[in-house]
Amino acid sequence: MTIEKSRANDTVAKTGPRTKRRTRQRSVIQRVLLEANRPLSPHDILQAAQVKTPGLGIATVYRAIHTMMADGTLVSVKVPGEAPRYESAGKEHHHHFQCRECDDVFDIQGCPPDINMLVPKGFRLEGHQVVLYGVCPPCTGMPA
Amino acid sequence: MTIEKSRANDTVAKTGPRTKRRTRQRSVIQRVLLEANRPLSPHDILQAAQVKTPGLGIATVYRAIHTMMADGTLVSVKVPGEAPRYESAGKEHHHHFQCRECDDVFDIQGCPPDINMLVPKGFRLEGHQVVLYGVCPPCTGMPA
DNA sequence: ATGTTATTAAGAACTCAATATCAATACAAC
DNA sequence: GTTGTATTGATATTGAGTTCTTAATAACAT
Repeated sequence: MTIEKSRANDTVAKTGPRTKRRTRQRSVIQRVLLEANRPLSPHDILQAAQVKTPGLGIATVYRAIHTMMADGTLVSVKVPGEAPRYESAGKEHHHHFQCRECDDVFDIQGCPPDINMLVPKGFRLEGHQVVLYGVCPPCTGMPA
Repeated sequence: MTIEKSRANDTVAKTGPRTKRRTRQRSVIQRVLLEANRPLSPHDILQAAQVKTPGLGIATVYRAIHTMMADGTLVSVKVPGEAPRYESAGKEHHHHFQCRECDDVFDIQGCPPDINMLVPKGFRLEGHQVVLYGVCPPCTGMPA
């Protein structure tokens, strides 16, 4: 005769902690992302947030990114050949510009019309992404 | 009194071998890339080439890619969030379509007009890249 | 055919971003 | 304040992709 130990979580999807805490680190990271007007890499976030929170670790940045992605408050921006960057969600459909000097990525509004004309017969179009390349204002020599 | 041994390569950039040999492996890899009508990943290339050359190693594929990139006969195609693919150089300006089912990348001809209209003031535009997403003909159920 | 040396296959080692581990800390409910 | 536990920082580990190392093989000039 066997006695089965009750394990409530046997087949239950892993749930997060019961309570969610507001910490200095997360607040600062959130602020950095909200105030940035362009997609930031995890390292960018770390650097900016460390100004306000010295000692901040990269793992905490990744953890915050996950939390905010799950929240739906953050979206990832993938530029060809680059690790993902992140920007706050909710912006309207837009595309990106990457500077060949500093590698920074900027939002650009607008969208090329008539994308559909490019789609060959037999393909079903569901989305698109445009990346512009060039030099950003600071790197062209413009002061600010 | 010291006699200095002449070492011609002291400060000379590393040059390749004096002669370049035509091997079965390289021939097959070149053929695979020329006959593909779409960008291939190193692993794609390996798989296709191994049909003709069993035992082919992945390192050889990478070496061939380097050689052909240096030749100028191959160009890399980078799709967001993906490792580089490669296609033969010399095609006219075009863009790419990635299938969300099979992840394969296809060439699409044409280019959205009036890209310049998207560029904000202060930015210098030097290039662009368009990636379309959707489902390719085979994955929509079409036989071939 | 022979010698020189470029090229190969196999697997170890590397790079870089991202994740896991774990003791110490700090938030929040009491 | 005390307690429970979520969160943190430091660092080890992972994983995918790519490169290096080495002895063996094979291309090509002679």
